[in-house]
Amino acid sequence: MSSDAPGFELPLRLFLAFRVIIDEVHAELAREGHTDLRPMHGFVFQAIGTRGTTAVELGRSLGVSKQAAGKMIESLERTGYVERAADPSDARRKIVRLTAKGVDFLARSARIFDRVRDDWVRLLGADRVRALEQDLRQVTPGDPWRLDAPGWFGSP
Amino acid sequence: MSSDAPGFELPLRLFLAFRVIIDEVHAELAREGHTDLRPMHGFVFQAIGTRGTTAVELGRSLGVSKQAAGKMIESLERTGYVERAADPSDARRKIVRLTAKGVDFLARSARIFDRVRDDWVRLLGADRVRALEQDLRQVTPGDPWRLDAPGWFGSP
DNA sequence: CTAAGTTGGACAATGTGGTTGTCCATATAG
DNA sequence: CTATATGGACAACCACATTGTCCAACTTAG
Repeated sequence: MSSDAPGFELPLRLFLAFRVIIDEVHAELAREGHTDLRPMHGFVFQAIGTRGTTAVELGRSLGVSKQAAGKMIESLERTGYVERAADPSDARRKIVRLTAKGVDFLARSARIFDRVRDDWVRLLGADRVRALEQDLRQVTPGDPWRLDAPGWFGSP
Repeated sequence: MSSDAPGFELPLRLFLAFRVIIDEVHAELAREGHTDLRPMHGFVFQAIGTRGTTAVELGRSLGVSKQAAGKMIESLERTGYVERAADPSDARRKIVRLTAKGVDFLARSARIFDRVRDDWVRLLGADRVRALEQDLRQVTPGDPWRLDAPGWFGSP
């Protein structure tokens, strides 16, 4: 009843495949001029989206504390990818919005993600990639966000 | 020429699927008594293996600095999962070997990994899982090790 | 055999990114 | 109006990785 492949190969390959994509996107983004961001930022930007967000909200959708989200926003503000503005309808909230530079990054990364997927289609065939996505959707939670990636490695 | 699914969904799902497996294994391991280890340790133990290793070697295979590997070993030693012994043939080297507790952990985690894979087989079908593995093998580097997982998130 | 270079390991300093806790101002419910 | 909840900032702290340095022990050249 056991498996042909050892069970630990699957998660390993999943992670490696993830890395391959992210590294590729990250490298290409660097080539296109966005050198001051780290691999994960592509997702952070996707999470911020073009409509803007707040620190608390971003923290929630990323699965980290609002403080951590705040720090990330601060750093992105320093590098000019986002800007904060007061919310006219709620004096407590500060809306975080992508700058032109941020939008450019988001657009480029989206395009590169698509391009990498096309590479996979060329390599594996469109049906296999579609099947892959479908299978993965079945075993992962519906809500694609919430990477919950924070302190994920390390000892007690 | 573009895709049905947005390109960023694929890496997202890959990562989520990875997390689902790791979280499941981690939770089950905790249920079985190994509460003092973190999610990634399953892989670390696989990398140490039953034959033992050294700090430098472990660092290499995990893709982190030897110091980082050393610290991890130190912490695993403190929690009783590994032990260090002098290498009789080279007085510089200290061989890191799993203790009985470490071997137990490794065996259990291997078993649970298999069990989770079986769950997937039940859910998706054996052929799909095999296809999944095969496809992933094709897009990932041959050497399964080298997670290179260290400081992977964060800002400049 | 010795001198030069390489390798394994330890120690220290540092940086980043996350956490919790606290506090304040503003909104919202009763 | 008062009580509670929420968004955000600030501070202290912690875990984990990094680089740099140093030393002891092995290896190779001469």
